[in-house]
Amino acid sequence: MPELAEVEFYRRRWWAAGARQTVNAAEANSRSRVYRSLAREFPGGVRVLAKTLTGAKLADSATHGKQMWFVFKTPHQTKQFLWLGVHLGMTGSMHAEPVDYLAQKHDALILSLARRTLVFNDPRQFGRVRAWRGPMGERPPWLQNLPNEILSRGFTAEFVSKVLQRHARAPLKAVLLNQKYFPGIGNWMADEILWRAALHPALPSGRAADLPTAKKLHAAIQKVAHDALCVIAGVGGKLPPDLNVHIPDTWLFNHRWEDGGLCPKTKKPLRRAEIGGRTTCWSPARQKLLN
DNA sequence: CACGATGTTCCCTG
DNA sequence: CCAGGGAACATCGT
Repeated sequence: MPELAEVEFYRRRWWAAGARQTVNAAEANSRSRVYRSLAREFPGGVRVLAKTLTGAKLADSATHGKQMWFVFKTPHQTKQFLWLGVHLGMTGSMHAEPVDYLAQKHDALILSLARRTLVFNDPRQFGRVRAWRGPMGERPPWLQNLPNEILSRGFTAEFVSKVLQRHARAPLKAVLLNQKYFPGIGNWMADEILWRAALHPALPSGRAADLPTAKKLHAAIQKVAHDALCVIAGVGGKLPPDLNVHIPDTWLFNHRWEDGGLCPKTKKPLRRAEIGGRTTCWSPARQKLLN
């Protein structure tokens, strides 16, 4: 499920339940593929991770695009902190459960706190857990040299134009999904953005690289990201109880999932096809390939 | 039974 | 080396 806003939702859910709390017990299912790269990056692998988390106190957390991380203060080593990175892949989810929670089938990580149990579950195991230990002020290698977040000042229409030029022959849809440039944008957000900007998902990016068009795309990217964070993650307000939040019918979102949908703006039929390797939905009446 | 799924990475080709 | 396309990864639900 997870794109920008869903990732932030899950981070807030763990943070709301676990901020400044101590981990009494940590259970990591080492058979889960989400730990496939852990041993390479964190000496001792899953075993040492669980041991290090035990007794640690959750001190900080953040997201960047589809990545999120939690920083723990470890006891007895005042200057040492543990970074726990979580990527949710395609089916990852995070929960705050009662203390008597019983482990479920695809639980990869379970942290027992005094009043709640934090759970990371991922059936398809395309997600990933990473870890790193070091002093506060330093950062794990996998959090260095990150691209500008799409809602940051550094993310400009000029940058969008450059990216579209560089990948001139790739369809817009494929370029928007590239996390190197647009961290956090996933399949439904890309469709929502292109629909808002009235750009055809199969349009070769080079033909949208002129500054006026790049500006239009840039504005749609920021608008969709901002609105999604408010509605789905409750940013600026209360954390929603789950992801079953009401999405306005004025978005493409509610109409894109199956054949037969109607464009909320034109009321004409939507189309669905594979573009850029992913199922894509667009409004032919609004998003023209030739102009 | 077959198909597809809100993601990333690796491999191949041009 | 670069850009782009396709398969692979693993499981569940329609």
